[in-house]
Amino acid sequence: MEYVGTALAEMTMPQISPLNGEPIERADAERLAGVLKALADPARLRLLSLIQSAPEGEACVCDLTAPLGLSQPTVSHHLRILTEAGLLQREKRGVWAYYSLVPSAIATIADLLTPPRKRATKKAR
Amino acid sequence: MEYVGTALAEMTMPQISPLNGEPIERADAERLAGVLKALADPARLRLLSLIQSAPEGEACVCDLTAPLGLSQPTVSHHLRILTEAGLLQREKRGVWAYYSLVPSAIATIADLLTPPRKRATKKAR
DNA sequence: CAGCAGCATCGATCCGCCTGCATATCAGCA
DNA sequence: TGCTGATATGCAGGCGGATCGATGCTGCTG
Repeated sequence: MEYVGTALAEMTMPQISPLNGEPIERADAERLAGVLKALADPARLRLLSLIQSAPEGEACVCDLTAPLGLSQPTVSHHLRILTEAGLLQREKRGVWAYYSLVPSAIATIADLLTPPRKRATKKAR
Repeated sequence: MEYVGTALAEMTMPQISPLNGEPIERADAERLAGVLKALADPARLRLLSLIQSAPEGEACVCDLTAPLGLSQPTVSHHLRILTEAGLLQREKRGVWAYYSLVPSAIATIADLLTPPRKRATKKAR
Protein backbone atom coordinates (compact mmCIF):
# COMPACT_ATOMS: atom_id res chain seq x y z
CA MET A 1 0.00 0.00 0.00
CA GLU A 2 0.99 3.59 -0.39
CA TYR A 3 2.43 5.89 2.19
CA VAL A 4 1.10 9.20 3.41
CA GLY A 5 4.53 10.65 3.05
CA THR A 6 3.19 13.28 0.75
CA ALA A 7 0.43 14.24 3.11
CA LEU A 8 2.08 17.49 4.01
CA ALA A 9 2.41 18.51 0.41
CA GLU A 10 -1.22 17.60 -0.18
CA MET A 11 -2.26 19.71 2.75
CA THR A 12 -0.13 22.78 2.62
CA MET A 13 -0.17 23.17 -1.11
CA PRO A 14 -3.03 21.84 -3.18
CA GLN A 15 -5.30 21.21 -0.25
CA ILE A 16 -7.65 18.36 0.22
CA SER A 17 -11.24 18.93 -0.62
CA PRO A 18 -12.77 19.97 2.70
CA LEU A 19 -15.73 18.44 4.42
CA ASN A 20 -18.29 21.04 3.56
CA GLY A 21 -19.74 21.76 0.17
CA GLU A 22 -20.14 19.04 -2.42
CA PRO A 23 -19.67 15.36 -1.64
CA ILE A 24 -15.95 14.72 -1.50
CA GLU A 25 -14.20 12.42 -3.93
CA ARG A 26 -12.92 9.06 -2.88
CA ALA A 27 -9.31 10.12 -3.37
CA ASP A 28 -9.77 13.19 -1.20
CA ALA A 29 -11.49 11.13 1.44
CA GLU A 30 -8.58 8.73 1.51
CA ARG A 31 -6.02 11.51 1.81
CA LEU A 32 -7.88 13.25 4.59
CA ALA A 33 -8.47 9.95 6.34
CA GLY A 34 -4.77 9.23 6.10
CA VAL A 35 -3.87 12.41 7.93
CA LEU A 36 -6.61 11.95 10.49
CA LYS A 37 -5.43 8.41 11.08
CA ALA A 38 -2.06 9.81 12.07
CA LEU A 39 -3.85 11.94 14.65
CA ALA A 40 -6.26 9.29 15.89
CA ASP A 41 -3.95 7.67 18.40
CA PRO A 42 -3.59 8.52 22.09
CA ALA A 43 0.17 8.16 22.07
CA ARG A 44 0.58 10.44 19.08
CA LEU A 45 -1.79 13.06 20.45
CA ARG A 46 0.22 13.11 23.64
CA LEU A 47 3.43 13.36 21.66
CA LEU A 48 2.15 16.41 19.82
CA SER A 49 1.01 17.90 23.08
CA LEU A 50 4.30 17.22 24.82
CA ILE A 51 6.40 18.59 21.99
CA GLN A 52 4.27 21.67 21.68
CA SER A 53 4.48 22.50 25.36
CA ALA A 54 8.20 21.78 25.55
CA PRO A 55 10.62 24.62 26.30
CA GLU A 56 11.62 25.61 22.79
CA GLY A 57 8.67 23.91 21.19
CA GLU A 58 10.91 21.00 20.42
CA ALA A 59 11.94 17.76 22.07
CA CYS A 60 14.17 14.77 21.42
CA VAL A 61 13.14 11.15 21.63
CA CYS A 62 14.85 10.60 24.95
CA ASP A 63 12.65 13.29 26.53
CA LEU A 64 9.47 11.64 25.30
CA THR A 65 9.77 7.99 26.18
CA ALA A 66 9.40 8.45 29.91
CA PRO A 67 6.26 10.64 29.94
CA LEU A 68 4.56 8.28 27.52
CA GLY A 69 5.62 5.09 29.18
CA LEU A 70 6.49 3.55 25.85
CA SER A 71 9.67 2.00 24.58
CA GLN A 72 12.10 4.05 22.54
CA PRO A 73 11.44 2.13 19.31
CA THR A 74 7.72 2.65 19.71
CA VAL A 75 8.08 6.37 20.30
CA SER A 76 10.39 6.63 17.33
CA HIS A 77 7.79 4.80 15.29
CA HIS A 78 5.02 7.24 16.25
CA LEU A 79 7.23 10.23 15.55
CA ARG A 80 7.93 8.82 12.13
CA ILE A 81 4.24 8.53 11.37
CA LEU A 82 3.54 12.07 12.54
CA THR A 83 6.44 13.36 10.50
CA GLU A 84 5.34 11.55 7.35
CA ALA A 85 1.86 12.95 7.86
CA GLY A 86 3.35 16.42 7.77
CA LEU A 87 2.55 17.24 11.37
CA LEU A 88 6.09 17.14 12.74
CA GLN A 89 9.48 18.14 11.45
CA ARG A 90 12.79 16.61 12.44
CA GLU A 91 16.13 18.31 12.97
CA LYS A 92 19.19 16.28 13.81
CA ARG A 93 21.70 18.06 16.02
CA GLY A 94 24.62 15.91 16.95
CA VAL A 95 23.37 12.67 18.40
CA TRP A 96 19.92 14.01 19.13
CA ALA A 97 16.90 14.29 16.88
CA TYR A 98 14.72 17.25 17.75
CA TYR A 99 11.10 17.14 16.74
CA SER A 100 8.86 20.19 16.50
CA LEU A 101 5.40 20.98 15.18
CA VAL A 102 5.04 22.01 11.57
CA PRO A 103 3.70 25.54 12.03
CA SER A 104 0.11 25.50 10.89
CA ALA A 105 -0.34 21.87 9.95
CA ILE A 106 -2.88 21.03 12.62
CA ALA A 107 -4.74 24.26 12.04
CA THR A 108 -4.99 23.32 8.39
CA ILE A 109 -6.62 20.04 9.30
CA ALA A 110 -9.03 21.83 11.60
CA ASP A 111 -9.95 24.16 8.76
CA LEU A 112 -10.63 21.23 6.48
CA LEU A 113 -13.09 19.88 9.01
CA THR A 114 -14.65 23.14 10.07
CA PRO A 115 -16.93 23.42 7.17
CA PRO A 116 -19.55 25.61 8.42
CA ARG A 117 -18.85 29.04 7.15
CA LYS A 118 -22.02 28.72 5.10
CA ARG A 119 -20.36 30.88 2.50
CA ALA A 120 -22.18 31.21 -0.77
CA THR A 121 -20.06 29.65 -3.47
CA LYS A 122 -17.18 27.66 -2.32
CA LYS A 123 -14.45 28.87 -0.12
CA ALA A 124 -14.30 32.56 0.04
CA ARG A 125 -11.96 33.76 2.67
CA MET B 1 -13.14 -2.91 25.81
CA GLU B 2 -15.30 0.15 26.22
CA TYR B 3 -17.26 1.96 23.62
CA VAL B 4 -17.10 5.57 22.58
CA GLY B 5 -20.82 5.80 22.94
CA THR B 6 -20.44 8.63 25.36
CA ALA B 7 -18.18 10.56 23.07
CA LEU B 8 -20.82 13.12 22.30
CA ALA B 9 -21.47 13.81 25.93
CA GLU B 10 -17.77 14.12 26.55
CA MET B 11 -17.49 16.60 23.78
CA THR B 12 -20.49 18.82 24.03
CA MET B 13 -20.55 18.99 27.77
CA PRO B 14 -17.39 18.61 29.80
CA GLN B 15 -15.10 18.96 26.84
CA ILE B 16 -11.95 17.10 26.19
CA SER B 17 -8.77 18.86 27.05
CA PRO B 18 -7.74 20.48 23.78
CA LEU B 19 -4.46 20.13 22.02
CA ASN B 20 -2.93 23.42 22.97
CA GLY B 21 -1.82 24.47 26.41
CA GLU B 22 -0.44 22.00 28.90
CA PRO B 23 0.36 18.41 27.98
CA ILE B 24 -2.91 16.54 27.80
CA GLU B 25 -3.75 13.68 30.13
CA ARG B 26 -3.80 10.11 28.95
CA ALA B 27 -7.55 9.84 29.45
CA ASP B 28 -8.19 12.97 27.42
CA ALA B 29 -5.88 11.73 24.70
CA GLU B 30 -7.79 8.48 24.52
CA ARG B 31 -11.15 10.20 24.33
CA LEU B 32 -10.04 12.57 21.61
CA ALA B 33 -8.35 9.74 19.74
CA GLY B 34 -11.57 7.77 19.94
CA VAL B 35 -13.55 10.49 18.20
CA LEU B 36 -10.82 11.10 15.65
CA LYS B 37 -10.69 7.39 14.93
CA ALA B 38 -14.33 7.55 13.96
CA LEU B 39 -13.43 10.27 11.48
CA ALA B 40 -10.28 8.66 10.17
CA ASP B 41 -11.87 6.44 7.59
CA PRO B 42 -12.51 7.21 3.93
CA ALA B 43 -15.91 5.57 3.89
CA ARG B 44 -17.07 7.48 6.96
CA LEU B 45 -15.77 10.80 5.70
CA ARG B 46 -17.70 10.27 2.50
CA LEU B 47 -20.78 9.32 4.47
CA LEU B 48 -20.62 12.55 6.44
CA SER B 49 -20.08 14.47 3.24
CA LEU B 50 -22.95 12.76 1.46
CA ILE B 51 -25.38 13.23 4.31
CA GLN B 52 -24.43 16.83 4.75
CA SER B 53 -24.94 17.67 1.12
CA ALA B 54 -28.18 15.72 0.88
CA PRO B 55 -31.44 17.59 0.23
CA GLU B 56 -32.69 18.02 3.76
CA GLY B 57 -29.32 17.39 5.31
CA GLU B 58 -30.41 13.86 5.95
CA ALA B 59 -30.28 10.52 4.16
CA CYS B 60 -31.33 6.94 4.70
CA VAL B 61 -29.13 3.89 4.34
CA CYS B 62 -30.57 2.92 0.99
CA ASP B 63 -29.45 6.25 -0.46
CA LEU B 64 -25.89 5.77 0.72
CA THR B 65 -24.92 2.26 -0.29
CA ALA B 66 -24.75 2.97 -4.01
CA PRO B 67 -22.55 6.11 -3.91
CA LEU B 68 -20.12 4.39 -1.57
CA GLY B 69 -20.01 1.10 -3.38
CA LEU B 70 -20.27 -0.78 -0.12
CA SER B 71 -22.74 -3.38 1.06
CA GLN B 72 -25.72 -2.34 3.14
CA PRO B 73 -24.47 -4.03 6.33
CA THR B 74 -21.13 -2.28 5.98
CA VAL B 75 -22.73 1.12 5.51
CA SER B 76 -24.98 0.47 8.47
CA HIS B 77 -21.90 -0.43 10.47
CA HIS B 78 -20.14 2.83 9.63
CA LEU B 79 -23.23 4.86 10.41
CA ARG B 80 -23.38 3.16 13.77
CA ILE B 81 -19.81 4.14 14.55
CA LEU B 82 -20.38 7.73 13.54
CA THR B 83 -23.53 7.87 15.60
CA GLU B 84 -21.86 6.43 18.68
CA ALA B 85 -19.08 8.96 18.26
CA GLY B 86 -21.67 11.70 18.47
CA LEU B 87 -21.23 12.88 14.91
CA LEU B 88 -24.53 11.64 13.52
CA GLN B 89 -28.04 11.34 14.82
CA ARG B 90 -30.62 8.80 13.75
CA GLU B 91 -34.33 9.24 13.27
CA LYS B 92 -36.49 6.33 12.33
CA ARG B 93 -39.48 7.21 10.17
CA GLY B 94 -41.50 4.20 9.17
CA VAL B 95 -39.21 1.66 7.62
CA TRP B 96 -36.43 4.09 6.94
CA ALA B 97 -33.69 5.36 9.19
CA TYR B 98 -32.69 8.92 8.45
CA TYR B 99 -29.25 10.05 9.49
CA SER B 100 -28.19 13.68 9.84
CA LEU B 101 -25.21 15.56 11.22
CA VAL B 102 -25.20 16.52 14.87
CA PRO B 103 -25.18 20.30 14.55
CA SER B 104 -21.80 21.47 15.73
CA ALA B 105 -20.10 18.18 16.52
CA ILE B 106 -17.45 18.38 13.84
CA ALA B 107 -16.84 22.03 14.56
CA THR B 108 -16.23 21.12 18.17
CA ILE B 109 -13.57 18.64 17.14
CA ALA B 110 -11.98 21.24 14.92
CA ASP B 111 -11.90 23.65 17.85
CA LEU B 112 -10.22 21.07 20.03
CA LEU B 113 -7.48 20.77 17.46
CA THR B 114 -7.15 24.36 16.43
CA PRO B 115 -5.38 25.40 19.40
CA PRO B 116 -3.20 28.05 19.73
CA ARG B 117 -4.08 31.16 17.93
CA LYS B 118 -0.54 32.34 18.50
CA ARG B 119 -1.43 34.54 21.42
CA ALA B 120 1.44 36.58 22.84
CA THR B 121 2.09 34.75 26.09
CA LYS B 122 4.09 31.85 24.92
CA LYS B 123 6.27 32.07 21.95
CA ALA B 124 5.49 34.91 19.71
CA ARG B 125 7.33 34.87 16.46
C1' DC C 1 40.56 3.83 17.66
C1' DA C 2 37.64 1.72 21.01
C1' DG C 3 33.58 2.52 23.65
C1' DC C 4 29.33 4.62 24.45
C1' DA C 5 24.90 6.90 23.90
C1' DG C 6 20.85 8.40 21.08
C1' DC C 7 17.87 6.87 17.23
C1' DA C 8 16.24 4.25 13.47
C1' DT C 9 15.12 -0.14 11.49
C1' DC C 10 13.91 -5.15 11.50
C1' DG C 11 11.32 -9.10 12.75
C1' DA C 12 7.60 -11.03 15.29
C1' DT C 13 3.40 -10.98 17.98
C1' DC C 14 -1.05 -9.53 19.28
C1' DC C 15 -5.10 -6.95 18.73
C1' DG C 16 -8.52 -4.23 16.49
C1' DC C 17 -11.12 -3.14 12.49
C1' DC C 18 -13.11 -3.12 7.68
C1' DT C 19 -15.93 -5.86 4.84
C1' DG C 20 -19.34 -9.15 3.27
C1' DC C 21 -22.58 -13.08 3.84
C1' DA C 22 -26.19 -14.89 6.36
C1' DT C 23 -29.72 -13.93 9.47
C1' DA C 24 -32.65 -11.55 12.72
C1' DT C 25 -36.03 -7.35 13.38
C1' DC C 26 -39.45 -4.51 12.38
C1' DA C 27 -42.90 -1.67 9.90
C1' DG C 28 -46.20 -1.43 6.21
C1' DC C 29 -49.40 -3.80 3.33
C1' DA C 30 -52.49 -7.39 0.97
C1' DT D 1 -52.01 -13.05 9.57
C1' DG D 2 -48.48 -13.66 6.23
C1' DC D 3 -45.33 -11.44 2.95
C1' DT D 4 -42.07 -7.95 1.42
C1' DG D 5 -38.72 -4.46 1.88
C1' DA D 6 -35.48 -1.50 4.82
C1' DT D 7 -32.08 -1.94 8.64
C1' DA D 8 -29.54 -3.95 12.20
C1' DT D 9 -26.76 -7.67 14.14
C1' DG D 10 -23.71 -12.04 14.28
C1' DC D 11 -20.01 -14.27 12.51
C1' DA D 12 -15.61 -14.87 10.23
C1' DG D 13 -11.73 -13.87 7.08
C1' DG D 14 -8.02 -10.91 6.13
C1' DC D 15 -5.26 -6.82 6.58
C1' DG D 16 -3.23 -3.07 8.93
C1' DG D 17 -1.24 -1.24 13.05
C1' DA D 18 0.71 -0.85 17.90
C1' DT D 19 4.25 -2.61 20.59
C1' DC D 20 8.72 -4.47 22.00
C1' DG D 21 13.35 -6.82 21.93
C1' DA D 22 17.35 -7.13 19.19
C1' DT D 23 20.25 -5.02 16.09
C1' DG D 24 22.42 -1.61 13.05
C1' DC D 25 24.15 3.36 12.52
C1' DT D 26 26.32 7.34 13.72
C1' DG D 27 28.35 11.12 16.17
C1' DC D 28 30.95 12.08 20.84
C1' DT D 29 34.48 11.17 23.86
C1' DG D 30 38.34 9.21 26.34
